[in-house]
Amino acid sequence: MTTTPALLDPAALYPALAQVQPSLADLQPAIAPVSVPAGTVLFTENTPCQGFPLVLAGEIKVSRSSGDGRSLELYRVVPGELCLVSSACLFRTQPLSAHGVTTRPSRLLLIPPEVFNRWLETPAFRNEVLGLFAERMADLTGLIDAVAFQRLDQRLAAALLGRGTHLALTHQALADELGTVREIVSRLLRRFEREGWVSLSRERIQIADSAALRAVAAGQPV
Amino acid sequence: MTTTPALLDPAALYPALAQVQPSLADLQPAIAPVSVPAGTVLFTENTPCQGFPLVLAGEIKVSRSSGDGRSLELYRVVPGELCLVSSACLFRTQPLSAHGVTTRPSRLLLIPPEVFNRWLETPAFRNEVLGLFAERMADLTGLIDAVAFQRLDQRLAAALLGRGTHLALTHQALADELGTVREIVSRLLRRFEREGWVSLSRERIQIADSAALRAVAAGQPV
DNA sequence: AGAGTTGCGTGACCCAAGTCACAGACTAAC
DNA sequence: GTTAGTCTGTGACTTGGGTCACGCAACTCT
Repeated sequence: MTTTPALLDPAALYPALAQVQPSLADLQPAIAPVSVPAGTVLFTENTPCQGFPLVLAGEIKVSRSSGDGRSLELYRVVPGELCLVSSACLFRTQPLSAHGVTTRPSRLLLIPPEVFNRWLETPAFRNEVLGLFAERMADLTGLIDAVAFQRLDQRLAAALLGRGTHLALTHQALADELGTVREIVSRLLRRFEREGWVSLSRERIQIADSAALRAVAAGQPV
Repeated sequence: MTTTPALLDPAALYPALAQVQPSLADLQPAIAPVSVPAGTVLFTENTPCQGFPLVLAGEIKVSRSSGDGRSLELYRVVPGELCLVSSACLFRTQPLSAHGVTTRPSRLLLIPPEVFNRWLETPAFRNEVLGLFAERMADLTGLIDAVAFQRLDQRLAAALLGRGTHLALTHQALADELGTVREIVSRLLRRFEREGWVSLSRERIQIADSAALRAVAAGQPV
């Protein structure tokens, strides 16, 4: 997949950026987009972040780990968004306890706090940021709900949907996304396969009956 | 408990409010604090909220319910804070899916969106709001962690701490806070009692050994 | 004092999920 | 090819937590 020029023009992704002062162009040499490969660790539990990362292309996966081997994905930051967990530690000095990793080659713009604060003077930008915060909060409360009240088969079914019919990922990756362990994911997927909803092979999951999966995700007995 | 005058002066609680334009005094008759009794439902999954509620006195409990009887507390809003879940639906038009109830007689200031947006022009106020968002996000990720990775006895022990030594609440209330059911809370409390960490009577829990509880909460084998 | 209501304790039982331990299957590296 | 590493399937077992069904104690309301 090639990134179109539009996707790399910050203003196209963040309309609010067109209005901010000082403008992106003014700051240009100082604040240039950086490209990083997939799997780059952008921040962790220990290393605080330097600035507000705007995602121009690619994707950041933000997750949290338990003491032992498990981890749970909190959300993903896609182009047009900015990573708020890391931002959070800039508003309040808190040890943010999550880590962020790019899931694919990505292009980011790192905004230093002073600039970010200036930009917040612009109502459009401000609204954008507050809107993102609101959206994230909704995401997180949704996740809390899922973890607290839903069974794993429901959550797994939900996790499989909306990514096309042909997913290329390992069971371990799914386990890390859901906050469980590999065996459970394997077992459930196997069950899904026996029901005829998916078909499995190494690092490959094909969705065969997305309607059924949606039903399971919704908690309806199939 | 009587509320001191200081607690009822908005500017004392929200230093940033002293600087906003139009000032609180200017808006006075229109935006007056309202007093509500304990147990008032401020917003629910269905009824969107009218404005940004600043808490002057009292406490709002924000929680989320599962389809069946269970519910789980997301966080509490205390004086000096403003309720962000409800705010969230004003930034993005989302059906916020949580409900807020006062846990005691409270005094609130309901800020209409237009006024709130004007106030955001003030850097101090803006920082305050963003800081609160950041703090909430941290709270929520902490809760996710707890629900996903901690056992109930740990969470219960944690829930008992930091409220004095003499709590007056029902097991059901604790269950709703933790997202579980009454029987489980009863069982665990009984165990805590047998260990000599608490003593129980009707609607009454006395902390006897907070150190032990802290250890349990931290997940250390006692 | 009797009757209804609310809160608590408890045992039997069930089930989703996690743990452990392996074995095979596929892939990449040499 | 052989070998080593990764990914997957699975069975046996444990366990935390939820469900059901009670009975009883403690308040409260007339």
